[in-house]
Amino acid sequence: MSTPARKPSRIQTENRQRIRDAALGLFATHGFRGTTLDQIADACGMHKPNLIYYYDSKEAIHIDLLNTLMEEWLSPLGAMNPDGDPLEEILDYIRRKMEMSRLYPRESRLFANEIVQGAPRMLPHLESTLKPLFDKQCGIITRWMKDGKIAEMHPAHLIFSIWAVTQHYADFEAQIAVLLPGDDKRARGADQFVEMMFRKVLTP
Amino acid sequence: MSTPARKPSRIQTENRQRIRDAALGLFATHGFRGTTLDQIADACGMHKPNLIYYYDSKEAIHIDLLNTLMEEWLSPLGAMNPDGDPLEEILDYIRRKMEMSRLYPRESRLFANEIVQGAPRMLPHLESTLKPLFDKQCGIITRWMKDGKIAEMHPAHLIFSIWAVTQHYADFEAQIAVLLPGDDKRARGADQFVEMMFRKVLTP
DNA sequence: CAAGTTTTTTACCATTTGGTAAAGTTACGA
DNA sequence: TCGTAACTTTACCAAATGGTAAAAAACTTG
Repeated sequence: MSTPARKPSRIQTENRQRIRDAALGLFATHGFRGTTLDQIADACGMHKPNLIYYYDSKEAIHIDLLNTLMEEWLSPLGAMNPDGDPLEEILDYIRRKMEMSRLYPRESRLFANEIVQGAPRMLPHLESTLKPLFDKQCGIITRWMKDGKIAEMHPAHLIFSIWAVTQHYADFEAQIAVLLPGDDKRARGADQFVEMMFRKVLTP
Repeated sequence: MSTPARKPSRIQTENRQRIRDAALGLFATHGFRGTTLDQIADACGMHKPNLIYYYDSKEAIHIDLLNTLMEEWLSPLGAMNPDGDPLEEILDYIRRKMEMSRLYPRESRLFANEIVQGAPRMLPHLESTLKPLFDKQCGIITRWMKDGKIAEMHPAHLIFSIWAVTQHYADFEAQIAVLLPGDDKRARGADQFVEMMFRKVLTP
């Protein structure tokens, strides 16, 4: 708001991206308070004051990451098609969430950190952006159930359980790696299990 | 190891407990690095150097909490009786986990924080204590499946999904509170949903 | 290529933080 | 009740940390 919002230069775009990329990994594993500006600077090969040149503060980096994340994170939920085949729509959503857990574990953990800590910077965003979408998709699922296409159950808890199971593979990877060691087919096994599980749950 | 391990006095027992109780809540929501000794001292009405009198360092408090937690956290898993009714044994375990999520959310979040951050202080403990128990219980579950008492599936992923769903209600409470606001029967709804879900999954 | 603008670097600062030293106070057994 | 050990408080410190000032370097554009 303070700057007259000139179009960012190529260098600005690039360096902001470098900063975000470095900060994402660090915030995801050490949390906001557990990450220092020096660590971020190190991780992206820049000097600390240079970070502040691109972002007003450490918090500004964190907020930018959360905002960017929110959109990408929600898009699969919104992609459920009310006119598609109910079971396949939900299973597709689950498959996409499993894929995201595998491809973007840092994003999943950043989000987990934020929520576990009471969502200090994201609560308004959850209210204004997630809540309406969530309610809408709950409505769609309820319709599918009323029509007898899938088994009847509380749609909100269904979604919670999908989030819980899919994100667990990213967020608790350290534990899973200990308990299923050296399993190079872990991802396939997880995919198959989760699909089987929700197919059973949803089949009327 | 440094102290000759005399039996702790009443005051010692009490004050260590006070410290642990205050630190648990803070570590659970702000993480290890996000919590300061001053905050802990404040929360339990003591002075900072007094904490160090009872614990060698901030890390010592954290480690003590994790060690205490580990035992309580695992006991329900070990309580599954190989000679009981398989479906009811697993459902009982799930009910106990849901109860713990409700009664001890701080413990759940402390654990979540530690694992999300790669379990820096708990990995050895996971290897030495959790892994053997986990493998044993996977064996019991496999036997039940072979005997046709419950549906066949990968036992490890079954346990993961139980952990994921039950702990989600504690760890992501901030999000759930936004999405299911003012629902004073949320706990009952969650219990019913989870029981229904795993009953379907496990029924052959 | 010169002038101005953007970007990077060096040196620095105030505050916070984990932890210590040591004096003061309280509890407790002989 | 007296002496000692256990406990608490005050005053402090060195390192780490978020951030600033300003000069130096690099880039852009007329």
